[in-house]
Amino acid sequence: MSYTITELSKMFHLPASTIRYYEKIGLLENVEHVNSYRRVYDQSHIDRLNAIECFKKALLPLAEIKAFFTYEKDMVANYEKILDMMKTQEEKTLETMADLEAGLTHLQKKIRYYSLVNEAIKNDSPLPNWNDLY
Amino acid sequence: MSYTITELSKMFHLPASTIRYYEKIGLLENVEHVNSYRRVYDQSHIDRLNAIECFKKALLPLAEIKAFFTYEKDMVANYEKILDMMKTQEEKTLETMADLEAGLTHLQKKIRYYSLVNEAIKNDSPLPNWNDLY
DNA sequence: ATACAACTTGAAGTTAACTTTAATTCAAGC
DNA sequence: GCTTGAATTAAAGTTAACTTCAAGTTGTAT
Repeated sequence: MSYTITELSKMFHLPASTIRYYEKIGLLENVEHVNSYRRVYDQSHIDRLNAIECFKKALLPLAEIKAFFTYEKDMVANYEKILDMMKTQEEKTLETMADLEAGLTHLQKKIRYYSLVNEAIKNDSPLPNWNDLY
Repeated sequence: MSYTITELSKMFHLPASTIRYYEKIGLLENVEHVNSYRRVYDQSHIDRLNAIECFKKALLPLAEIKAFFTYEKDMVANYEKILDMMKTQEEKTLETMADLEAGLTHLQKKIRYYSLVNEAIKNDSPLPNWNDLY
């Protein structure tokens, strides 16, 4: 089965320009151009894009993702590098998650405070004091 | 108590240039320059920087953080906008956390797989098959 | 045969959040 | 008075990941 760039674009909610860009920087490889013109994709590109999306969610920079695909071509020679990369990234992701959680807590405190401000104003009662709450 | 830019820089692990930059874009306000030269900071700036760090952890763009501080100056007039902003951001943060978790799972699968590859190579046994695992 | 929509290209532009640079300014120690 | 060193400025540069643009190509419908 083969696909056009528009089909991939819809499948992955990525603008066509981004898909071309990924090819340009070497993230997508072996893209045939039918009649040496329009791009044609196959299952391998879908798999690749799925992998890219996963790594992007884990916040890997595109350059790292590209490196991974390169290493993966010779797994036996590079499994240590890959393992290293993944473990480093795992730690970074965990750190980011911890930061996000701290940030979320801060946001939720603000939300609670300003909800009370809201109520106070509607009831014409005195404004709450941040320091009384936290 | 008053502080130099170098002291703040150390306190917050931020380069002095970043602290100057925050002032330039209006995130830090009312910074006195002693003898109209060197910057002098006080507790209010430390509080402000702490707040900035919290919001940054929640991934608020600096422009939003600045807007928050502006709104906060007239809480009674702006509590609705603030509440709105915080709730929107809370959702975004939760989404990002979900993405991160998905990404983390993907990473951990890769780590598991390449650990098995590692073992297989060390034991001269056949390489594991990704599809057998997942 | 022509118009049209979808696709192509390389190059330049965009955005956020900084960072770097080069030239200048004080204040303090010798 | 002179040197040194930490701070200052405005402006330009950086990075990642795209996006936009202008000009050109192709297959299909009229």
